[in-house]
Amino acid sequence: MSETQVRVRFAPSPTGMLHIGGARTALYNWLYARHMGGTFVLRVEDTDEARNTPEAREAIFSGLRWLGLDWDEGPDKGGDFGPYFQSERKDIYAQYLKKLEDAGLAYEDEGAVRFRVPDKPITVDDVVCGSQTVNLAEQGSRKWDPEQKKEVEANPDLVIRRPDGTYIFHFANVVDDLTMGITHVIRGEDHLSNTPKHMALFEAFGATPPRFVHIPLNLNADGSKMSKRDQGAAVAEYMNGGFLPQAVCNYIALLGWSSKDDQEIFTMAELKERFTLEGVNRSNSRFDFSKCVWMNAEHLRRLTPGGFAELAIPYVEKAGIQAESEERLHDALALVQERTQLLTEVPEKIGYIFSDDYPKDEAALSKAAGRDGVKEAVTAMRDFLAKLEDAWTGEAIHDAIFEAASSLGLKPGALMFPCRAATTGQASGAELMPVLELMGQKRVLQRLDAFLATL
RNA sequence: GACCCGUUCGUCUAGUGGUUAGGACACCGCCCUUUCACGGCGGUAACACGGGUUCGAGUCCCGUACGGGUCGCCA
Repeated sequence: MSETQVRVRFAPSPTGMLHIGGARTALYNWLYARHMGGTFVLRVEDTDEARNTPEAREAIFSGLRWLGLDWDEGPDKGGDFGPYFQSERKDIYAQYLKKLEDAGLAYEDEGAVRFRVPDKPITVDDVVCGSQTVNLAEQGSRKWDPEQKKEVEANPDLVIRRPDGTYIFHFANVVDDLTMGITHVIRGEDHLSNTPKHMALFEAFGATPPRFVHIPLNLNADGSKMSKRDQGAAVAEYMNGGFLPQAVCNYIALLGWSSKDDQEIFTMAELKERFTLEGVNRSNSRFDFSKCVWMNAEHLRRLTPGGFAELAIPYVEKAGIQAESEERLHDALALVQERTQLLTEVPEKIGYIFSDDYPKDEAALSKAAGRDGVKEAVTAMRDFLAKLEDAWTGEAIHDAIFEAASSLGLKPGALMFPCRAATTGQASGAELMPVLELMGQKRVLQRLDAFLATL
């Protein structure tokens, strides 16, 4: 097996936060590399010095790390094909520019340098989109002027270096892919129409181009182009919004790729194992935030209780919730794990157990207060619970409530809603008996009394 | 405007000439349950349109419409 090793890359430009679309492109590259036992390269395309910021660079790195997309070569990691910042590769670009000049394929134009585009059909055979043929010289001889709303004469030859000596994306990109030995260029479909230019450049260097794999774009729920301000656009939103990275990867993997069977929940390991280029779609998809949230809940449920607690505790601490003991906190978290969609919901779901400062749903309280015989029912419940003294266990609480109900000739169910509303301030929540047990007798009686006082 | 890509339930998708067009999210109903959730069962809901080819078309071809992309000394 001397198949050429797969080498793919993610090449972000550090001009803003990591976008979910960029994250998906990175994910597909990473998955393909891992699936094929290849190499995933991270290259930072920072040729536009005016727009680059260190914050943006860090945001991209941290976003990728959070998602679990580790790179084999790249900035801060090194590798045999560095440097991995385009800003540090100027000598290489100069060298490749010279090759073009020596071959008579580059010329100066008002201080810039242009690449002489070939006047012949170029065929791109895209792995996803199929093949298409264009003639760059012909097509580029006219361009659309959005102001005049008409086509005007144009120089089809590509500018590859600006008068200030910096290089244009198309050129740097191709030289890097060539010198870094990239075998598959997996990128957004917005680059499909640029690909013939890139092919022409590869050819000018006498090189075999990599395989091109253009993946469909992700749009907003309404079909518009996703931009920075849209819900779900920034990876940071997920990092801070109670999402699990594996859930986000799972969701975005499915936006444009399918395993071809009915499985929807995948671990990262399964994704690596199952991901193939053949499974990539041709059509754009819309981002469905609610399905993403659902998927997060699915991954949350699959966590061990300990794993869930570990991830939830930072949110609990941040909300200032103090549990009497770690054990009790773990017990409380175990109660809410299966009903949590986002980790950010955890504090509000357990807050009333440990603190008297918790939100109250007035509608639920007045609904409970308005029930027939509620006063007698809650009073009876209160008295039976008060008798428990030291025997404050789930079982004893259960028995006390059932006894209270039968003493009034009621079904236990009739007591549950008023009890929940009175003690938690909510209409719904985790299983009530264990909640009462964790809350402690004192707190439960206090709240029942406070509720009775309002009747 | 030119060129390129695309179009199956509201959304994500399966489907590669013969299917009651399948699954998932969302939504609705029922069941389970002390409530909610989970789970289970069921329901509403799709082949953009028009022509071909074919015994037969969601699947192949052409056109139209719609959506997206490219046409930068941005990436």
